[in-house]
Amino acid sequence: MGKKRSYQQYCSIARALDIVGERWTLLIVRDLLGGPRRYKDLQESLDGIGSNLLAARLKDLESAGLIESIKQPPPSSVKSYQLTARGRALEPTVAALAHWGLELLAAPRQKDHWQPQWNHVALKARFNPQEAAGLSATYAFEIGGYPHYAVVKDGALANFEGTAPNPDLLLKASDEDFLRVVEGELNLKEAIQSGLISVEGSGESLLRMAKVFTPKHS
Amino acid sequence: MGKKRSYQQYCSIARALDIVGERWTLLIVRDLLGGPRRYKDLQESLDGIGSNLLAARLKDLESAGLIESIKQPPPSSVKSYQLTARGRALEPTVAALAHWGLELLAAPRQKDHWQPQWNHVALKARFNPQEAAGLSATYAFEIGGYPHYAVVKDGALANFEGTAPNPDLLLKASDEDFLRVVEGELNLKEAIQSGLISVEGSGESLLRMAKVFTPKHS
DNA sequence: CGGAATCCTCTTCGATACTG
DNA sequence: CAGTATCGAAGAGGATTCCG
Repeated sequence: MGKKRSYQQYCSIARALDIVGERWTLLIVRDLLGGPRRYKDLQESLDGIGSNLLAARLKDLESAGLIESIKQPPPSSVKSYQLTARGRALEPTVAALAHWGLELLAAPRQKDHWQPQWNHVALKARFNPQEAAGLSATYAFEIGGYPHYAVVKDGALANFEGTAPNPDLLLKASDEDFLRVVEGELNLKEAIQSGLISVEGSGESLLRMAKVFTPKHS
Repeated sequence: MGKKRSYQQYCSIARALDIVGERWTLLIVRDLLGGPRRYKDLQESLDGIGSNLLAARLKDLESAGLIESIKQPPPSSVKSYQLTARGRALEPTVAALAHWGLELLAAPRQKDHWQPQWNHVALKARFNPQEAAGLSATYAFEIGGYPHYAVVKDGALANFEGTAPNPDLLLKASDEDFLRVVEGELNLKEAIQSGLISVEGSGESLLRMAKVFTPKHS
């Protein structure tokens, strides 16, 4: 942890990569963009990361000022990690990367790991500002038992964990069924008609949502 | 090169990082965003990269469809690498990263390597669209003998190598003096008055350029 | 001479086991 | 649950050599 490898270049990209360019680091940031996470949460989400690596990365990120650890007061008293403002400032970078990577999802997922929390970045990456122009709406999801929602307003998108107050749409599905729709293996309409995916809200809202989360040039 | 390590996550960020997340890769992309480069050019710019690594990265990038190698017809007959459309699509990601990394440049550069071509990404990262609103201008540079220019139009910025046709401003400096100004160690006005940096163009243009390339929140 | 492949050493990664 | 410790495997760095 102490002595770090550096590109030794006077360039903002190189210096940025000196901090977030190591293996797993940006994926940790991705997870923390969804909110505070415990060590265990990260370890589960980042399937295959060595425990020593996760600890080292967290230490590095903390000393670089991107994250901080917080303890809830007793009796809950759990330790969590969360992004600092500096860490959250990586959101545009992560979003840009996610957008670039979208078409790589066309390749079959096979045995790839997946977490419902990642739907946050997926929504961000797929968000189409043109389609969202002039729209104010709240789209709620409950994928694999994980409730979260997206608020579209003023052409921008904000995501939240938990149950939405007054959603225009609420979509419930299992991990597997949801992914099959995302992959294109299963048609959304059919999935709804066959009851695999449940939807509360108008058909109009559903249609609009589909458009809002259809990325441009793709 | 053949068998690759993968995060095995069904997430566009993870899949993107499977391709561009390895050491040096995004720096190669940074260099190629400036235009086609030869093996030797990259090797010089990416100070410290192993010859085997550079070759391996280029091969991986090529098979991933991000770059292609081109040969000029004889007699020049040199082999160069250039980005494909898919590779150029990384520009927003690289720009976002560069923008995030800007404030890391505050740390002294010490013995850090530097190449005048990197001014392209620096300009992109520092570009302030608000200040550029309604402006049409061409700003030319010749840093360390490397001529390049930035065209601001319709609130957007485009960079080019070579000599600008009708620049509103032409700024010439050595690597070292230019960096001292960028670092803040040397004041631009003083550098001009003392003749270290030469400027052709109106003082008005100079002022406007300074504003256009002053990043927001910084 | 530029564009790599080879070799060797060193660091980092990955996986598991272990501890406060 | 939150990390350390450990160790074989893979990757990085640097020099040298090979090929055209």
